[in-house]
Amino acid sequence: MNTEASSPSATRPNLAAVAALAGVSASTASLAFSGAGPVSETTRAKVLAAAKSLNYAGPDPRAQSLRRGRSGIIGVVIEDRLRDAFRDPINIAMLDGIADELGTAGLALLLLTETGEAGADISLAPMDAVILVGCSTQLDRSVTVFRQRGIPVVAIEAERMPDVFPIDLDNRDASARGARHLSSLGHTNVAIVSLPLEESHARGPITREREAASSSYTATQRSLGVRDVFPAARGVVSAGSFIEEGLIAGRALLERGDKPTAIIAQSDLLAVGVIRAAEELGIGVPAQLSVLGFDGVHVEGLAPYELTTLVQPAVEKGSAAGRAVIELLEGGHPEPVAFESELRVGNTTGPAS
Amino acid sequence: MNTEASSPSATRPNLAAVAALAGVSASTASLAFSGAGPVSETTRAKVLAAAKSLNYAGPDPRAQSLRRGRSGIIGVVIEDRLRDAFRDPINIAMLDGIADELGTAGLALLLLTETGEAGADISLAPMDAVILVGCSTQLDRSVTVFRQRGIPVVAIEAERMPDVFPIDLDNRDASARGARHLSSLGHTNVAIVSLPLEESHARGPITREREAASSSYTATQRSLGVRDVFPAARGVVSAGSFIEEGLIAGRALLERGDKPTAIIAQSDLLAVGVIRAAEELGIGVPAQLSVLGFDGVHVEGLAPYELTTLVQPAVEKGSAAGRAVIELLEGGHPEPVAFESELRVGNTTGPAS
DNA sequence: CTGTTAGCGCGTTCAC
DNA sequence: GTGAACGCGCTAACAG
Repeated sequence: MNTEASSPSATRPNLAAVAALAGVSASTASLAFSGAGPVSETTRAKVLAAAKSLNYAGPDPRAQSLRRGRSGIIGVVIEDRLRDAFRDPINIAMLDGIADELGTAGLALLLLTETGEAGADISLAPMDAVILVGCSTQLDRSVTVFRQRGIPVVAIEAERMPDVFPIDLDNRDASARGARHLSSLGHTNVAIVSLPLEESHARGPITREREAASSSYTATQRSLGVRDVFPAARGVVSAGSFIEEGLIAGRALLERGDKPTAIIAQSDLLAVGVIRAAEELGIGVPAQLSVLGFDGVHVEGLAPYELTTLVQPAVEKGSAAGRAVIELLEGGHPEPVAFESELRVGNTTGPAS
Repeated sequence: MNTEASSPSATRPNLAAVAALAGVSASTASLAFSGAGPVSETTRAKVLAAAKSLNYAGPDPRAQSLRRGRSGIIGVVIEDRLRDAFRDPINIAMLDGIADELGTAGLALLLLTETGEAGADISLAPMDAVILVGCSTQLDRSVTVFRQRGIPVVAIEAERMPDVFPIDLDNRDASARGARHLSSLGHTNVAIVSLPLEESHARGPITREREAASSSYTATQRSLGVRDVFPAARGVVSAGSFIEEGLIAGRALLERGDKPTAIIAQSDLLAVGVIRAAEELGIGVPAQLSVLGFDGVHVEGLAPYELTTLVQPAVEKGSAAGRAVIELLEGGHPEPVAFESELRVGNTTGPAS
């Protein structure tokens, strides 16, 4: 491997060098490249020729960033490890929405995770704005830094914070709607399978203490929505939005004596796991157990089931975040955005037995 | 939303301002922040106090980038749209390997796609190095730019290019090994389901012309490996590594008169689709049709099948790329890396009928 | 249309 | 330990 330049001169050419060779001033050369100002064709040609002969690849983005005060980079902060976050298609859909919008605007997407010492890095990168997705309140400190720097922050499904632009989802209302669907089918003994509540992703029963200390806004809101209808609903916390976790949680709820007649899972993947657990234990769905999901993603191999779930507009959530970032960068004051989920009734919920 | 500073002064504080308030020189203040040089505790405290009172959030990353000639940002170029690329778990695994290694080194990951005009952006971001993953030769132009800039380029599974550090996978050998497995089972009528060959992701039969013009190194190599064993193997090209595409391709191959007794899919997702197609058509797997995959990822809902496939070390591929980038940035000259896949025999391949 | 003049905000020599 | 000066590479103002 020869990464170094093969030319004898060790230093890379800069705009000044190109300008000198072309016999023009640096600012003229700059204009020739950016095309931002009036430059004669002949001058531009001279500059480009000089650039080619010096092997100059164009203005240095780092210097441009400093001078313009913009790097063209938008940070996207994901809570989990990548491999965890991307295992749930809902996150990919959202990210796709973001990427689409940013790409169109010529902005690049910096993928950041909220892991440990990365908290240091998080404020170290030259970003113009930040999108927090489903992030914990752990980020308070980082948000403070962004605010000080004057970097706009957009948060998807997060607690309201001052100077943080919100993209909301009706997690609570939608969950309540789903719960009412079950209620109308006659269910009263309902259990919840919750998304992780803490950064530790610990499993176990949902308790008041854990809920109070929860750092997951989405999980908490969805539980609250269920309790609006079933105040006494109990539940377990999963270690992540995976099918296997739903399986584990489902077993925990269905192997005991006081079996629920309906389980409300906080994601489709969890719901699928719950269905697997029921199959395993010989419990018929929906005859003996109704299962409700959340998200409305397509899960492979679920046939012949068609999951009853709350369909959320994931891609739109992402693109709304992207648009908000762009508008904020342009100095605009966009209106907060709130999305609604829709109950889609499949064949995994039925009358209470 | 109030993104602007609430303080009366419109300009953000800089290091000089902090230094002035603390009554020290700018260089001393710089050292106080970076901790790179000897500064007395009292001086540092003064500087930090001044910073706090001015609401100074620390050195500007953009200026640091320029001064140090490093931005701490590594570009990762993905061929497809995000939503396509991340639909295949193999890509997520690899990305996770990359992110892990970069994160540990304090580097951030800039996600770039190869779509249309993004080609312009691709060289515009302040990156220290680039990782190309499974990218087409379309990138030649960009690679040229990177080379001129002296930006190290690492390519995962790409054609060899000068000054591009390769991370290879034994696509051809592994495919040949898989083909021999089928050959040893007595198969002679074998068909291929290929990954997309062109950027257009067009479906259709594999032809000499298309293969010659192919921009997908991985697809081409895997086909070549099969032909090393079955020189006459025919096949179809899919529009992406998805289950539905495997289904479409499987139908195309199995609905005609001259049915193959074995199908070699170039990814596990495609293989699963092929199995679905067989089920649909009442063709027993592996009794009447053997199916071979590639990747070794876990696919939900495949039971009772256990796919015969070539298991590749995806995460390791990613982390190797990360490590290579880091070493190159440190001026090192790492050895090229090549990974091997392993044939894992499941129950989707059997004797030719 | 082009040149001149100033910085952007910081880190790094050197001296003291 | 600390300060003074310089320059990273570029671009936004103004002149002409």
